[in-house]
Amino acid sequence: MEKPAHALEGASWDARGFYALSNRDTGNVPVRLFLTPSLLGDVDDEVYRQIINATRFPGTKLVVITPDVHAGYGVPVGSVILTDAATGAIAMGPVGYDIGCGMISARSNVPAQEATPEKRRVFNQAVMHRVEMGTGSRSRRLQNLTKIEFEQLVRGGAPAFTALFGSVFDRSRCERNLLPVDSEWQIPWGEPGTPERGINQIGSLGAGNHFMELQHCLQTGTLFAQVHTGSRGFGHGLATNYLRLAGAGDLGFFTPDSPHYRGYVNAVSAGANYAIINRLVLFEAVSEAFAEVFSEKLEIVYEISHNLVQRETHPEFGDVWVHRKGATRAFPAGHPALAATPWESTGHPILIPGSNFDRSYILRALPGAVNSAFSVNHGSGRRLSRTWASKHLNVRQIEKDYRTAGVRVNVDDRVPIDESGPCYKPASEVIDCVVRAGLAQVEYELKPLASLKGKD
DNA sequence: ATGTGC
Repeated sequence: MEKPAHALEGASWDARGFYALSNRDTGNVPVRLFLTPSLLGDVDDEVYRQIINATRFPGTKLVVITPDVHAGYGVPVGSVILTDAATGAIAMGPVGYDIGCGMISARSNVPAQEATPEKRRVFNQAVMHRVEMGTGSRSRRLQNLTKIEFEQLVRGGAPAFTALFGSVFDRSRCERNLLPVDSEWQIPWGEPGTPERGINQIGSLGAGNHFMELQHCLQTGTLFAQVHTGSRGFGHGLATNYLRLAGAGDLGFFTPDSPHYRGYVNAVSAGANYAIINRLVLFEAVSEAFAEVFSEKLEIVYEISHNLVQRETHPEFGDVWVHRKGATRAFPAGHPALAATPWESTGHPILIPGSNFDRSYILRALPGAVNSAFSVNHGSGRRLSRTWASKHLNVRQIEKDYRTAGVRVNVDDRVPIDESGPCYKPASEVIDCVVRAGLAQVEYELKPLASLKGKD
């Protein structure tokens, strides 16, 4: 029997640097796929179905697919969906359950050679002393918050955190440090999603692909550190609640005439504020641990979310909601939204983690990013399913590989197998793809030295 | 991602 035609054979190469798809399946909505021929061939039926799902929200103007694309809930992880802000939908699946999930990256002047294998372990120990990791992990630094204090934080973002706890950090080095929440909006306490879980979790890592990492920057020869985490049980509870209110499974959405439209906009802001504060609390803990071991402070490079919907003006598509699900904003120099920020003439840093056995990257957007709705990938992209990896990968061999490479994991060097290097595509492949498409250029390459991961 | 599943 003949092999059925690949669903994306109808995609045509566009000289601007992407595969273009627009047909009956997409309802003539343009889809731009930033993939190499090999990555295009890897798109399976499930991801194709989810790409089609992504075109079906009311008022969708464009769908962008990033090279780390893989199946998500309803729509792919690694997708960007632009909907008309005046009349179109705002959708939950295209943000995901981990509202505001993202990265913070920091640098130092400490020569990487100072991080001996023993010091890497001591650093991990110092971080683990300060931060709880894994499913259900709770805060060690913000204990016994009252509901009033918690509400002040998620309504007031990073400035409220500073006001309440006197933390000092350079908030100009954040994508957003406060997303506005309407005072009339009420947090859906007690609803089935139980967002109250989040109260005791603000300042904890979580599980899955979340991590903290000590890195060697190849360009500066110095130590860097990174944190990847999100909105924990709080964002999950909000997403669950609004998906339930929409009553359409993973593909639920609200249009401006819905009574829940503003509610979900507010929920995204509150979830994002939580995630930003969570990253800053963890960064402070990592920074303290770093100072203890390396006698120097870390300096924030940037903080950015890759699961968010934000209102943006696009030169071609106008006033739109930009849903980025596992996709990173990429504003180049001169983008109007960067006016009067430190990034006005350079573009903002783009933080792209690799696996804990592979490189992470910091990029800068180029003018060509207009073609991808100012977005790039958010990671390497999963290659092996968690269940397949847990069943088939050789744990002993992988732990030996980590020891040989000098990557220390937690304090016991036990590698979470469904998060190990082989589970992810090579980072260089997805980075080459966005570089060749003219979306961004590489600023820093970061090699993992010490990795902190929670357990499911 | 998630007090992860009938």
